[in-house]
Amino acid sequence: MTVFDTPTPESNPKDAEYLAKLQDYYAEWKSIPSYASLCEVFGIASKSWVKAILDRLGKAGFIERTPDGMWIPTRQFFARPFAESSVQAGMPVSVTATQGDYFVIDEMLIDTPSLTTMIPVKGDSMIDAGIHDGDIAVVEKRNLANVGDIVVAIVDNDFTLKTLGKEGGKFILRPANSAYPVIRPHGSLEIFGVLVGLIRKYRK
Amino acid sequence: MTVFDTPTPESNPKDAEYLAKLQDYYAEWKSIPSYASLCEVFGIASKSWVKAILDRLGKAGFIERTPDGMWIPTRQFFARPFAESSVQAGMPVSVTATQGDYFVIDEMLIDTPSLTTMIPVKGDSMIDAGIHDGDIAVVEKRNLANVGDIVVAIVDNDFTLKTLGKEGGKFILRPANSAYPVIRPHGSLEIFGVLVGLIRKYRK
DNA sequence: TATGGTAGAGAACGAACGTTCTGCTGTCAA
DNA sequence: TTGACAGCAGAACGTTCGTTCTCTACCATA
Repeated sequence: MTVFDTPTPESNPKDAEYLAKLQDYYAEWKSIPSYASLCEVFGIASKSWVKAILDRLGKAGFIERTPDGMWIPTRQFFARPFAESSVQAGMPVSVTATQGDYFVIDEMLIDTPSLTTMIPVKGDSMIDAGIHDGDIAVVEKRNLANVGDIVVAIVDNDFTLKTLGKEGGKFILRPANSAYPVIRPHGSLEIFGVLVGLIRKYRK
Repeated sequence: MTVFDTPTPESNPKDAEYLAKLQDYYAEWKSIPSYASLCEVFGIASKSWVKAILDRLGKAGFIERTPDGMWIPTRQFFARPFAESSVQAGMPVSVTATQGDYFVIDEMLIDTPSLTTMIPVKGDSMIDAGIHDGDIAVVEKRNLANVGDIVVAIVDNDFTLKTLGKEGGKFILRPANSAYPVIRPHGSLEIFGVLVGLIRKYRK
């Protein structure tokens, strides 16, 4: 069953091993070191062979070079594979074995680092929207939002996470939990940002 | 209101500017280049001054050096700030203005890249656990799990996401939706991995 | 007017780096 | 049994890198 295999350079099992070592190194150090250091990482003694390996990994699309010759990782380098028809959170169904798209972790967050902030959620007023206490809300800072968006609004100088709604020409903030009341701001409504993502960590 | 400001080297506004440039560069190239290249990035002409800047950023904890002298980013380099008492997904409460912990995006995923995979969730059998159709399950591949863990199990050669339970000495798979039946595997239960994280993207 | 700190410029130098080239194994098919 | 190729080792070399050191321009303060 190879559905979940990490993408590898085709037709070269050794290179896949070197790629894994490079990925693990990068995960720890967040950079690609010199050929001399890579000799240790790969467990070989020859700088020229390191270069040959990196050239092949480059050709396979896992790394590339900056204009001044430095090796840097590509999106494919960070990819984690998808099973196309995925986990069925219902009754089990067949999983097709073709690899689909890749999901790149930094896609969501690193794109606009200066506009993105992360905020831990407290309370359960949005629980019916699948947003739990302790979840991390990924928020893009901007003051425009559409009705139906989940927004971080500033109400009475405090932050709150709610769905933006409209009622009789006025904006309102709707919780996703019937135990909580709808917020009807007196005066104008200040939007801090819009929810663009959600992250949850389960204790290991 | 400065609750959400990006962390900066204290007492040096210029360094904060250089840090931002370095962060933007890193976001694009995923590496820290040579001093000569950093001259262009920073817009200055002197390598020695670049070194002085990096030394200060290093002292401030945003970058550090590998054993062989290479500059690499630290956790703080990637940090997005937190408001300490966070978004209240209930009634708004006061947000204290002190900066708390930082959340680093790749913390959850890049740690053990060779063991981690991401799987899109289909269906709503785990909806009471806040896991929706279309969410991305972050799964650590291993075949040991504890009762109570949410696991990706292989049942009849198919993958399914359920809570691991025990009933009369036998392992069972419990959905988080009363409309779905408990799965009682005949024979042994094969665990593919354990859910360690969840990612949801909202359409922009 | 003198002083001291900040923000850089620029040269010099040895060490490290990437590149290229040649050579050496083991393996496997012809 | 030969030869071809994959998988390295190791030396040589010119370039680039990081480091250190000296010097300068520009404030602000005393």
